Amino acid sequence: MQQYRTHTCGELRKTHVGQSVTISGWVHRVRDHGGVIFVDVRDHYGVTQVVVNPGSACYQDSTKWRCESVVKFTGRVVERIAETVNSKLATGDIEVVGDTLEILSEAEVTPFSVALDSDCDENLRLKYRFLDLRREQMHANIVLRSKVASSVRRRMVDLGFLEYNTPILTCSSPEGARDFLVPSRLHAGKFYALPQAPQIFKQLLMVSGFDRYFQIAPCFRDEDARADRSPGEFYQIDIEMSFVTQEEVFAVVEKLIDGIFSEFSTQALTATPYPRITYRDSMLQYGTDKPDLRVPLIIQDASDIFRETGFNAFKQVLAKKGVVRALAVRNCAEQPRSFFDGLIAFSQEKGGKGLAYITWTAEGVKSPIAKFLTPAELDALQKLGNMQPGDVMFFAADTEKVANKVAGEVRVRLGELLGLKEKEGYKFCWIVDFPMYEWSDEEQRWDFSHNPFSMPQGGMDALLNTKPDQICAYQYDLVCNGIELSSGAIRNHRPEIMYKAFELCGYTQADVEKKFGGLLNAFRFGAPPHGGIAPGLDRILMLLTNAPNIREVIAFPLNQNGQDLLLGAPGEVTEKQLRELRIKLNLPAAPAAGAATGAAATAAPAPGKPTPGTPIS
RNA sequence: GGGGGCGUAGCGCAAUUGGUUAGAGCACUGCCCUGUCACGGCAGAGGUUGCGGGUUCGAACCCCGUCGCUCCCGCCA
Repeated sequence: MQQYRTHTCGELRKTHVGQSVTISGWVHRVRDHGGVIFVDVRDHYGVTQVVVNPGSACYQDSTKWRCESVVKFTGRVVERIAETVNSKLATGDIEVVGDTLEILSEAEVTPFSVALDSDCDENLRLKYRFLDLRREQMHANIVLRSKVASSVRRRMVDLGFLEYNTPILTCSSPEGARDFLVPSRLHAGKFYALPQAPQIFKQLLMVSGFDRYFQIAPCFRDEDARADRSPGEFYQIDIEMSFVTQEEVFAVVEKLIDGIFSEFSTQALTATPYPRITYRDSMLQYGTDKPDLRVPLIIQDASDIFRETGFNAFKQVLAKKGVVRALAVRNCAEQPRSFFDGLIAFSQEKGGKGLAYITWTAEGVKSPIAKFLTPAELDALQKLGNMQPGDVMFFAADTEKVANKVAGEVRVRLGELLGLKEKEGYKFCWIVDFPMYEWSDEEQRWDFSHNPFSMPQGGMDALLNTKPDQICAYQYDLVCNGIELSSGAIRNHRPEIMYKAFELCGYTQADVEKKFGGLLNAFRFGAPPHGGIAPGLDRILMLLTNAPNIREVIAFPLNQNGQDLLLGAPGEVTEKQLRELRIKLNLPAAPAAGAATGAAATAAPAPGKPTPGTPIS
């Protein structure tokens, strides 16, 4: 016999009328009418109304109830009369007439309301995450996360993949993000690192002959947080496949992603196969490598039109090898002056110098810059954007990098302001043909623009005979609604091509050996061509729940400063623990205890003389 | 490390833009109420306006510093 419940709080229906039941849960709300009292009892499954009548055994305890206390009621299920049915509640056709009550756990007054799903300070929510997670939206997010993870596993297995575990304690990786380090006790002075991703291990699994790998893998990176970037740790649906081309990876991911989004969303989806957009086209047409295709506007290059221009602002930009990007927008001429001023301010916020624009009207063109332009230039612009009366063309002129960014940001902004952006739906695309290298002004050498493990398109021949900036990699991103969902590559499994690829960035064979010796050694004993990808689970959930930030889909996230406010991580450790690890702390001197704040200036160390023990920051 | 925004009761907010004793709602405490479902009504308690300094006859409001939060840049192969 069940001690705590015969039914859950989401279970009872008309069919149960007449039964004696026991339910347990949290006190969600209480409506005390002086005589009859209504108590909403909530658990994971739902809410059920319990009616407490004067004279019943449970009535006398009623003054002790408080929201979020855990209670157990026994009672009888009765049908509600038509006037009192609550259609907002799944159990609203019935109610439980309370007989006995047991308070299983008394709650203190909560710092915020669980029943009322209203905003409150996020750090307060994180400190009391167990309360926050009781709330409807958060509870649903975490349930969805579990269902999506299960579905991913089922779908991957159906696609012929097996899930493998890879180490959490591994070694520091020479490239990429900052590592989290774990000191070794057995090897004093040496450190493990938490994996930024199981990259090398999944490649080793391919070399080990396992063919199709996946893992819902935790990844650890010690980098600053963003709204869509969890500090510290996040999860990837890590995938690797042997004997495949890029298109075969795409086919698997499209099946997975289309399946997941179809299963968990009713919104419109991009039909598979998703559009492939080259990196070069994306940078030109959308100003970014993660385009939001919900906005129908396309950026065009207008540099050639202004080669001989007398308009100084553009002339100077082009003379310095900059570019002029144009954005043609229909039916925008009627917008008030403040609309255009706002856009100019917006573009300046994003790093632009300004934002020129030309309006086409029935009487001709109207623009602050029209007087600097020749009829031939205006004519060419009209043709470029097929400009009709009522249309406006915006210009971003700057270095290619800045012009792309500004035009890209203005493109999305215009889409939102003019209501052109689709309100619903998921727009997927592949960004392909990423450049293998980019010139680093800082270091005065070529650098990998993405993953050094990627296979250059054209292989060794390309490395030997093509200018580095012309070489593309088999490197690809999956993008949805302007969010980078996933990044992957066909890997470079040939040691000699690996050496050559690194050589272009100034690394010797010995350097490569030192950095990636483990992987390279494996490649010497028969490595299959292989490639993979790693969709971000947290970001998929953000899209499915329309969450404003990534912490909304993680049960116990660190806050933006990388702290766990519930348990207090990171925390101090004992002297004994440090001694065992042979670690001596070297912290900046704490301010003298009890020092009057007013005397701080005199107590501070003389400028230019760092306090001994201050770490170099 | 840098920039923007924010900081008022336990919570989410207001305070006519520098003017008397900083307000109402939810929550809390007490009382009333027998069909509510965000129940309702009466009363009460609850504040160093993040902290420190300054300007002023007068500061929640203006200035400087500082701390915290948040979004962004850097960073994230």
